[in-house]
Amino acid sequence: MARRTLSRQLIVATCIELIDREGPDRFTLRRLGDVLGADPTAIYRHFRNKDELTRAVGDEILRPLWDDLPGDEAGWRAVLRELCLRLRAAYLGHPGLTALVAAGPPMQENELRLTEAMLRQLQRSGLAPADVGMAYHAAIELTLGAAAIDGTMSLAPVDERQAAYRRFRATYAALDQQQFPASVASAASLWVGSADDRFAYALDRLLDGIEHGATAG
Amino acid sequence: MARRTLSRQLIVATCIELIDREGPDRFTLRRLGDVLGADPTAIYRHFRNKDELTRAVGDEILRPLWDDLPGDEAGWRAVLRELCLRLRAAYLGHPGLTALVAAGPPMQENELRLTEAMLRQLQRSGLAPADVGMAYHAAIELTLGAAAIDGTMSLAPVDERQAAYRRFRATYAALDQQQFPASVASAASLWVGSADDRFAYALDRLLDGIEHGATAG
DNA sequence: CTAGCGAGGTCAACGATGTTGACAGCCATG
DNA sequence: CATGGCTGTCAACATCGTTGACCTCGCTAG
Repeated sequence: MARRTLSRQLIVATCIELIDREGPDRFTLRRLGDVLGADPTAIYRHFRNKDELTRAVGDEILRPLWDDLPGDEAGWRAVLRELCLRLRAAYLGHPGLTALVAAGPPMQENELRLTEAMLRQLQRSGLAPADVGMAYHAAIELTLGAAAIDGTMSLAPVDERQAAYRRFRATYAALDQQQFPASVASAASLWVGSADDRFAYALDRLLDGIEHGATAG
Repeated sequence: MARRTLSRQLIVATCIELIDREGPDRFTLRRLGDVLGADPTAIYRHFRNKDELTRAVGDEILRPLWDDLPGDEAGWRAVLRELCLRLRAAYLGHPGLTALVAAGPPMQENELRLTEAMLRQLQRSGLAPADVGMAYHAAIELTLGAAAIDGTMSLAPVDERQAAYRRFRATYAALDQQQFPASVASAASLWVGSADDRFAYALDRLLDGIEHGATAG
């Protein structure tokens, strides 16, 4: 029974479904073969190796990034902010995918579209051309970095995560007052709110700095 | 010939040496056993599993962070900046270690010291207590995120890396003008300079935003 | 002094993973 | 109808982290 139905599209879609359902640890070629109803090695007819497959999955996840994106009339900063929020959310919506974030410069379809969209907004900001590039890198590093860091935690269910945060705060509050005075003092304001809130704060401060540099520099 | 000389310290030091010399891919328990001149499974007498060992290595790398650190008289922003630069450099100095960055809140010796030092400076900044926590998370996310992203690239030797950057710029400059006008326009200012420069720019903009929020909010 | 106990090293083995090479069937093209 | 490339299948390999059984040394209790 030869299932001729395999294709890059189908494989990638199945990957996402599999990772969402069973977690990134089960993202294995053999398990993927099971779900596809095909021999695991058939995948090698469509992707050079697992790394190429993983990158294709990483790009596919960016597809919904463009739905109902605010137009330029919203202002460059608002659109750029929205793009960054969505980029991080796209990865965090499929936890475990974040591990593949670091794979070098964007070269795939949606990656290129995203780069284009971000650069477009930054060029409208009035920044010097050289600063446009730097600001792009800054926004990308913060966003992808935050996604990578938050990604591991976001594998746990919400209540468990909040319990973990509570535990961290308690641990910090209980540190030796002599040795870690600042940590004890700030314990109550560490890991508060959601990771989304914390990222939004960081992104807003970065955009503050970029915008300020644009008007004052 | 029983080599009774194994210890946590020795194992961790050997890990770092091994990773520096042969790259993160060879960071394997069997290879580590070879270098140690002991059976690989002997490591399990000192660490529960590879994950615990890896985290110990990640903490050990932070040890030189405190050498000749500028004092408080340099100003909170300068010290905080230096800490972030050093934190990223510590990981990038041992490429491949960056993969283990995301392992949740700091709980080990040097991690705790770093958190204390950063919070201490932020408390001196005049930020509201709640903002101290948020600013700490923002700085950490940017710094570790940048380390994770730059880490994969920094495995390649310098000249090869620069050649890769040149290739990226050329690729972007050669994109379809109709579809990617902003990318073509900014191609010359993407991936310019060193990753260190780009990170310093991002960090300075973030600190701009944090400081501005402190004085204006 | 010695019996024994436990920490720490060794050995063989297990299950899982990514990947490869040889083979087999389907389809389109001559 | 023949043939040659896609594509799926199968068996196998090298590695990896990890475990359980064994052994051996050095220290301490009696």
